[in-house]
Amino acid sequence: MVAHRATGVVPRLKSAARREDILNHASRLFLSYGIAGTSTRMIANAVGISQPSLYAHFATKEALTNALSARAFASLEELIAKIRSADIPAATRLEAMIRGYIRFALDQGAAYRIAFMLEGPMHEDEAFNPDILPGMQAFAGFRDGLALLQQEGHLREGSTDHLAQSLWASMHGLCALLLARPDFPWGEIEAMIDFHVEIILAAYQNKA
Amino acid sequence: MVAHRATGVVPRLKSAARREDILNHASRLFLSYGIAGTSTRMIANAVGISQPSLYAHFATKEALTNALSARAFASLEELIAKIRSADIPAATRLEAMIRGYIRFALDQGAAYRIAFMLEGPMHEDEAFNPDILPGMQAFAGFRDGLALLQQEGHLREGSTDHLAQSLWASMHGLCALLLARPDFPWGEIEAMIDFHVEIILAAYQNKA
DNA sequence: ACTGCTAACCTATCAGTGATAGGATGACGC
DNA sequence: GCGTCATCCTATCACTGATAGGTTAGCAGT
Repeated sequence: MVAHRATGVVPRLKSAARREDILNHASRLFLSYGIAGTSTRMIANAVGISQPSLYAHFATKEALTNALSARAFASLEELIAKIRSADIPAATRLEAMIRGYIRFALDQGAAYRIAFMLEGPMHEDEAFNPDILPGMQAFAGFRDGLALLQQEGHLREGSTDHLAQSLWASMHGLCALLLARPDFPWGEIEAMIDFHVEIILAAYQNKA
Repeated sequence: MVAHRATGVVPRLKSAARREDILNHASRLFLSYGIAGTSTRMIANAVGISQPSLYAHFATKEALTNALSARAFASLEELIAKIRSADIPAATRLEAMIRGYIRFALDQGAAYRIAFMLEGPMHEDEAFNPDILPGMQAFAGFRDGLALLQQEGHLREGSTDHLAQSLWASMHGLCALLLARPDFPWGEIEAMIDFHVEIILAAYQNKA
């Protein structure tokens, strides 16, 4: 992790490019040291700029993490939208969405944590934080996909909102536990995921 | 929240009593300001002692939070053990355990976060942290309860470990999301919980 | 009642954190 | 060539968790 700064050859970059640069380095550091364990100085040093220079691109460290999360969730939203309108049997679309969600969460652990696992607001009456909208948008796309499946008769009946939230919780639980407690004796993780997905499918899919 | 210190009348306490005192105040502060948002100075000030005095009772802030979590989880373990051997129809024991778990998580939000939602170890090969053993013990009790139910034919067949972990994930998902994102438009939360519990029951309970 | 001794507690201070203020510099348009 | 402005810097802030080392209250033994 030798910083460019040591060599003094860090080129000046256009703002947008530097911003991406920062997000890339931050993402990598978060995976190794965690979000709280990665200081703004570590990020700046990895990029090869001074620590205050970060604040030309992000108002706060939280804004930086949120931007990182937003970038990642855009790809999840895309994935879900693609599955929703994919040319695959409707019956297997639910499984594709569920597996896509879980895969995304585990692959993009840092981004996923930022959106859904960090200590957020303490009280429900608190203002909804628009910075984590990306995660919410991805969820909305997921909900819409479920509504479609339900119309086609491939999802069990009931309030679509309740179903979406409940299914979300079931998926999130596995992702969150795997991310938060990798030291737990999970056994074979892939087998565990398969097992859970099967149970979820049986629980929410219409048996018809 | 006037500190005793201002009045200068804080009595010296036996170590064990002071320790409980600290945990009580910390627990309350965590609920209002979050764990990261509560500084050791805030805790000390609420108790009425100096900030370094905390370190006579807890080696680090993390040790303090872990102790708090341990104290809370002991009560969950007790609850689950009670349900496991309770004089209620075996068929309703599963629901009682699930609802007990969810209620505990939401009531003891701070303790629950500490055990299962904080940024933990980053890699699965990391040493298992014995400080969060309490949460793990509660889970073990939960698993044993499931094994019993399975023997009696009230839980679907399959690997008990897989079933326990999957069911745990399903419960945890709802608790974790409700705790992490209270600002999400959940609608009527109690109805949401009932809905999720019913789906879980149908998914894991033996229909026989 | 005096005296030690020890646990409880303090002040002062450390390095590291996120964030801000204000100055230096280098590339690009005219 | 020269301004101009985005880019980037050093210096510093208040605050954090944690440590070092001295002070004091209260109890045991005489």
